[in-house]
Amino acid sequence: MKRRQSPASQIRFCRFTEKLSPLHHFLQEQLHLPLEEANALLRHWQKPRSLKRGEFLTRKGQVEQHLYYILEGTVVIFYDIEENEQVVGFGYADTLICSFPSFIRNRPSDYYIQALGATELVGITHTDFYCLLEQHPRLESTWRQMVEEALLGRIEREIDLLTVSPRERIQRLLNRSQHIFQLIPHKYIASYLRMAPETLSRNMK
Amino acid sequence: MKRRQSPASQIRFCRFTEKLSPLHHFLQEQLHLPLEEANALLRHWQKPRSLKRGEFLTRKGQVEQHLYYILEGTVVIFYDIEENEQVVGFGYADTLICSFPSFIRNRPSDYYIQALGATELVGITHTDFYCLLEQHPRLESTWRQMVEEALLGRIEREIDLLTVSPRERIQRLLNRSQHIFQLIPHKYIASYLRMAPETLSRNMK
DNA sequence: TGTGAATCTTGATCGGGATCAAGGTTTATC
DNA sequence: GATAAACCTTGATCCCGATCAAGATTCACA
Repeated sequence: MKRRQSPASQIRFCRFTEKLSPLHHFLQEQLHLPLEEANALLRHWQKPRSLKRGEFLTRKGQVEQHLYYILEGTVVIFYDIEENEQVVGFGYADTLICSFPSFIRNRPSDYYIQALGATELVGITHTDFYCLLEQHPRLESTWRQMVEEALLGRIEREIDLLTVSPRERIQRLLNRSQHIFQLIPHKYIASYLRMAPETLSRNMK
Repeated sequence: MKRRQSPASQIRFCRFTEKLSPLHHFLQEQLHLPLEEANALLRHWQKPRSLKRGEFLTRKGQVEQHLYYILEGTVVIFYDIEENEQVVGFGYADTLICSFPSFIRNRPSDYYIQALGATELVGITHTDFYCLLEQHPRLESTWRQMVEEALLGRIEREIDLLTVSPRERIQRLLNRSQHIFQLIPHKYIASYLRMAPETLSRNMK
């Protein structure tokens, strides 16, 4: 109400909701969330957050307070194991991202999430999100289906990792997500595929 | 109703419900399912199925029609990749098991599930189960939490598989599930850990 | 409980991917 | 657009885990 009286705030408000329109589209078209639930969710999404290249969205030890939707840019998810970084995933525009184990369990994260370029995202807090789940059965149902899909994705990923030959591991990823080879520096992809950057390079032709 | 008239059927009925008592306990204590939902579920669980050592519960190509609860015995889950078998998991007494991707998506399974010894299980059909989810929000909520946990387990497993040294992969599994080293022939565990049986043997002392 | 099959162990050899190193190319930032 | 930094490629070497083989042990089932 009050913000409507100030032209400046109104502009902010408009720009904010305008930026959320991809998210609105995502909730309705990708997740098939009914309009009522989509709107309920949208009201709790917080204003955009910007990251420069190299900045961290989440660090090991932090409790993941948000579920993020990426408006623009790419991020990498990794953990460190004996001085090395092991990449476990990527995020790019029009996808949801967070340190899921930390977000789901509300415990400190083992993962880092780092921007690979200028990145813009919006987030909803753990508290808000799980409250909404309780209030909206259809949202709970949709989230359950999303987690089911995530589980199936992890099972697919397990087969990728169990494939012995590096060449085949590359091929499987190419078949499934060719676009990330254009989006993301190959050294991160190599780590993700459990191989040295040199091995990826030698097997890409 | 009718079965009550026959003493023989009544005995069968009694033995059946008696066998389900571990499942009842599992639903209430492990899954924290309220009594009403636990009972609703129990009514749809089908009579015990027995497998001999080596028999298949599920084969590649079959659509997984059931979610199973293991009363007794152990099973191994694997898929075949170029004439080889790759183990991806195990099931043992007092756990739920099935080819999850097939069960969730209602599509042909990529996995085999095979009994490693005499095994007894009960199952609920995909149709019954997902109907119940729609009817009981608290069941949906519990299932959502279970799938969340399964997802977290898969993420943990991913770190296991990404660990470079075979010795450490063994150690991680020992820390988490020492009991399976007593339950299950080591050649299956070796496959599960992405290494040759000889490598497992050489690194167990 | 006896008998064959399955499993586990130990040894020897081999190969593929990691590592180290150096040069060339692309990309970020001012 | 200049400059440095990050990234990719190619070559040479090495090491660890796979593979093959044979013997010992345990286990399944009659």
